[in-house]
Amino acid sequence: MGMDERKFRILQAIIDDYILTAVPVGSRTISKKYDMGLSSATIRNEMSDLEELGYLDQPHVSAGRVPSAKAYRLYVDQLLQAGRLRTDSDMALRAHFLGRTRQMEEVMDHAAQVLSSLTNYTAVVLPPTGTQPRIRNIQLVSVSDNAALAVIVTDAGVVRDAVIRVSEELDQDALYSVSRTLTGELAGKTLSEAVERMPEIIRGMQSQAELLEGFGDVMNTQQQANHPHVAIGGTSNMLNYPEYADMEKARSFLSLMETRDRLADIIGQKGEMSFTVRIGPETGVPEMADCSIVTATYTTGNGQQGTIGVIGPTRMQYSRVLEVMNTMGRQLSELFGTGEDDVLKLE
Amino acid sequence: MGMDERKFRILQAIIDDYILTAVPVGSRTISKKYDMGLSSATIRNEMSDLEELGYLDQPHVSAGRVPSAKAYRLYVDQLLQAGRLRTDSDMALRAHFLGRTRQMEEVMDHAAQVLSSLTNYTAVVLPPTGTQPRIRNIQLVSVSDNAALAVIVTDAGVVRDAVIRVSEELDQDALYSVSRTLTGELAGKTLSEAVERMPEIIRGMQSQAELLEGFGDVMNTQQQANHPHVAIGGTSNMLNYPEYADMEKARSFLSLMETRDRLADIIGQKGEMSFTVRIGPETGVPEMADCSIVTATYTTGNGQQGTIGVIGPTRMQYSRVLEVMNTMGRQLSELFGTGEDDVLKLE
DNA sequence: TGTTAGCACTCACTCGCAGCGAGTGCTAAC
DNA sequence: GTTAGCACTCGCTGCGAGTGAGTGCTAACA
Repeated sequence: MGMDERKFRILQAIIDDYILTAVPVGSRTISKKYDMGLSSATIRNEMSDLEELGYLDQPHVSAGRVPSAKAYRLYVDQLLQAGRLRTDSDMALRAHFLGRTRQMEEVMDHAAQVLSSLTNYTAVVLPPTGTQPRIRNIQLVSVSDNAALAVIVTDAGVVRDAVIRVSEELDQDALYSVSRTLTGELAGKTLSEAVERMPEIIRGMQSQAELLEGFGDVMNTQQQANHPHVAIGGTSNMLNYPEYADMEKARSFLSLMETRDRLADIIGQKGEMSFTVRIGPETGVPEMADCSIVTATYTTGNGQQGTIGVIGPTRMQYSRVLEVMNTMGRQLSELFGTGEDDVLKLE
Repeated sequence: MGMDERKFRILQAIIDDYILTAVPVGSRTISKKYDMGLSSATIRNEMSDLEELGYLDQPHVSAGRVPSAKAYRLYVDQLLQAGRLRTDSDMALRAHFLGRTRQMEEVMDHAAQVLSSLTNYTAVVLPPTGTQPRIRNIQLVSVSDNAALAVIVTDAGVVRDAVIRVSEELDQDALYSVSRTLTGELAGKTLSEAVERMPEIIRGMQSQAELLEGFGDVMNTQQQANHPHVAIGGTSNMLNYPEYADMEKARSFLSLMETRDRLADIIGQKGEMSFTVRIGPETGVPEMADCSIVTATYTTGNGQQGTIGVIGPTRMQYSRVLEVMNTMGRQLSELFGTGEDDVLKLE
């Protein structure tokens, strides 16, 4: 007994119906709603086969069938290779982006919101990472008599800032020249390389030892801490779905959404594909046993890769989600892109 | 019939019990658990009076009594003036903060988390605002051949950054000198003042008109957008409380938490007091009809005020919350404080 | 006059049970 | 190979009795 064309069509119908209704679907429903030209009895036989093949589960004897993770897998794989992902919601997305400021984190936040409102699931956007960001410019600015703000600009366009406190009073000109020296010495280096280089620089500028040491500390914590911004949208969407009618489930899901670090790990796992779909157990996250995660990557001008993800129930509208994500991925790639001033210039 | 000492003690007992159990409390419970030396019958009479006075509600005839918003109000007012707010959880809070990086937003996020985990409610932290932040330093850094990153440092220690795109190729030295000029011209000004000043500056530096105009745009959007970071912690805590067993309520609460702008408005309303407690209807937010909001302010070195808030069910543990917030407020004031290097130096 | 014991009454909540109906698997006929 | 028919399963709904916490009232007591 194998998987023939007809079985596949029936399976597809079951998945479609289940995605829509979240109710176990019976043989009669299929034979009536999706005119297959087959009676319910025949469908029943096929369904029985499909269950044996592992594509369907039966919550209990007298209920309909529910697609298994394996079924979704098949469905999605087929979708990914065949569909070639349309991008018709392009306009909506684009419109959403017009007239917006371009601050990195705001764009990410906004993207997460758009993504979640367009899909009605939960969306996550991670900033570009990958190759270690390289320092472009360092600037020390006094904020009070004995405190300076260190601003580090990296090629990812990300700005990191931290306060340095010193005992003696700060001299504006000195800060300027130190900034200049630091930029000169460290530009092009990664944060960790810069940290290694610091002792030497301090040796060469004993007069500013305290300030420089403070700066070294800052770099060190920056490098270690490395908490990238995690943008999330539509966490409350999840509560719309009967899958999360159970409070306990909802709670554990939400609290997972709150631990950004872990979330970033989960979403950030990159495959070699531009799209990844992890279904149910494939997520490897107990709290997400009946969730699916769809991720896609976007690419910035300097080749760094960011990730966008949508989290929904396993019976999510994969085709819709993939479509929207495809579009969003492109948008972000353009926005952070190679310097073609297409999208931005529209503003 | 007035509010005498005994009535007050009984009311207090009812509130305490209800805060603990979230179950309507009956006369017997009070007479047994809190030894008042009174029989349940007497308590019943008093409770009947208290209900008439508006301090108690009765969900239905054969249930116990539940404190009304008016009762909490009384309770809290008494707490605020009498208690003088202890700060014994000081140590725990302090320990939490040690060894952390000092990036503004991270501190806020962290504060929100600590606040929520210490109270088991939802916590919100808003950055300092009030007096318009003033520009301290402006730096343009090239990020690609025809894009520059504008970094604006304000006296609030906040850094704002945005990308400027230009058509011609950027010259590093030119950027440097433009940065210098801009800093010279605009330092000490507020964003809006700076925006007004821009046309004049552009006239004086025709050679860099495009760049400067781009910068002007950035300032403009920055000034308008003005989306301060809103740190939230423990949203999922809310689901622990039977008040939110109803999915629909939970959903609307969570989705309110997601609309940061609105949330910031709600939390950010400043009274003249350092502590504000809004109970139930007093919040003015329909979604929070049975929530209370406690806010406190912290103050930065330059006199700007930030806000921290805790949101919980009306029957929240006010004394605990006020205590924790008192401590947290001080911590933050110190941290962003007048330059005394107490807390930070510990690191 | 304030306090208390006693009692009737209310009413949400739980539990068990019958009935319903969607859905299945099997069998026999087409 | 397909389909009609039928017996069977079993979760879900609704209903009615029983339970118990809690009240208000009255009458007795200090």
